[in-house]
Amino acid sequence: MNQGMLQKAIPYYEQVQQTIKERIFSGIYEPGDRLYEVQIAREFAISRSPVREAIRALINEGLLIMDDKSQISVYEPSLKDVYEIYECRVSLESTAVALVAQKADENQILQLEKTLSESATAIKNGEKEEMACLNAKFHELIIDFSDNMRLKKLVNELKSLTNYYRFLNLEGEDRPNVIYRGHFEIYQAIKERNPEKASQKLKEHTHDDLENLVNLLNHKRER
Amino acid sequence: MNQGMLQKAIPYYEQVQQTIKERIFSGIYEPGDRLYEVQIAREFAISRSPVREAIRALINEGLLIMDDKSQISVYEPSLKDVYEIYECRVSLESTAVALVAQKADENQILQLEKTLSESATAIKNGEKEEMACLNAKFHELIIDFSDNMRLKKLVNELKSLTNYYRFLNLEGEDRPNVIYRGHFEIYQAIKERNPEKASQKLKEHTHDDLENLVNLLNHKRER
DNA sequence: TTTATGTCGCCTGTCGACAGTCTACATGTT
DNA sequence: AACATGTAGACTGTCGACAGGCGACATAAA
Repeated sequence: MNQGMLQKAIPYYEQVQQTIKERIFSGIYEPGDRLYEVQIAREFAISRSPVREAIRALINEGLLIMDDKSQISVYEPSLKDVYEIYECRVSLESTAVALVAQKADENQILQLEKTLSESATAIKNGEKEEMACLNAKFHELIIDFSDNMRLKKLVNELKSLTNYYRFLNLEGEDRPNVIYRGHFEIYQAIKERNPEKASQKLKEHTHDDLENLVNLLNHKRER
Repeated sequence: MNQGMLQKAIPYYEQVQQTIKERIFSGIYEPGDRLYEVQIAREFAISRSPVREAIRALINEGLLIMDDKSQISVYEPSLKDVYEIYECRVSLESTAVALVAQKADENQILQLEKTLSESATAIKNGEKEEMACLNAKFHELIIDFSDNMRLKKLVNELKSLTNYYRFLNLEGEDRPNVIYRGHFEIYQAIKERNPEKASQKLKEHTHDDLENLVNLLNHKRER
């Protein structure tokens, strides 16, 4: 590997950014937790500059927020935020799927099919981890095939903001099958080269997800 | 004003970020121009830290880009980029206008109407500056009325990326009237409370804009 | 003239330091 | 006890300094 080329050293600020992001996703840092430049700098035994830079980048991504007193904490989406984020995601993803229905090649459609059938297997075997992974892959493939880098970046950023709730997606009434059917309908519409239908099905499917999530959140709050 | 409250001093990094952004929009910095931390720091007689922070923020917004050698330059969208950006914008704005058609109140619809009629006057009087301003306001009102902060932020960022070409929007065959008609149709659909139609009309309208822009860019390139 | 090597200056990544602000706690006052 | 004042510590915003990488130019070698 590397073809004789040397890699540029990964600067601290990038490594720190990545690490903090992983900690947020993995739950080491939870929504609302405060973060301190000095503390993180001490932990990694580096100066504040690269840490500060990493934090600023994550603020711009929306994963961290800064209040009016410059205090940094992990983003905790309000219910309104969740709705807003989903609205944006549905908008962009439905556009993506319409594009895919127009211009996907046979190979790409096969990849979608393969992911779907693997999903079916995972459901049969009750493999939760695998199911979540394959569902995510289905969405990712669609975004990839839309061949719009900017759209991909936007969707990924939006997704990362509700990442904290991703476990909940498979919780709820018969979710695995509901999700599978949703994806299958989308796949069919793509195969039929019907952009409007694909778009519509994706909207319905994502709307299911949102409704399920909000239900679970309300339940949680009541308890 | 200020209700006896003091404003927090605006930190350098924010002022610099704003200033650089304005310089990009106003053409003082042109696409492709290289920027240097030290040079800007010297100019404002401050240290590199806040300048660096401002630059990083603008990189995250997409207005500046950093190559593999950490060289900073003003973003210069390729044709492919322009298409990608427009696809994202159409997606989000059409979602916004659908939302507006559903939930705008009478007052908001009146504001749209007022902007439109002012547009008509500006066209009659041939006031180019005013026309551009009112057209922008029409779009902005729609985004505002959609009541989705995140969507608003995303659209604004996308717009800023093609800001360099904004002058061109009024150039071309009978553009002022074409634009006005497009906006009017969108307004009608909103007033009819017809989200699908509003969404569709906005897509057509923005597609006109894109086509016009691409035509002009190709013309320019040929010359 | 062309190619290789050395040197210089510019620019970014990182560091440690200082100043100003805010919080929390402590001390003093009524 | 309630309130005002003082003080210490913790953080952020900013600064100036250094080192390492890269390109440009110059000089030496072929």
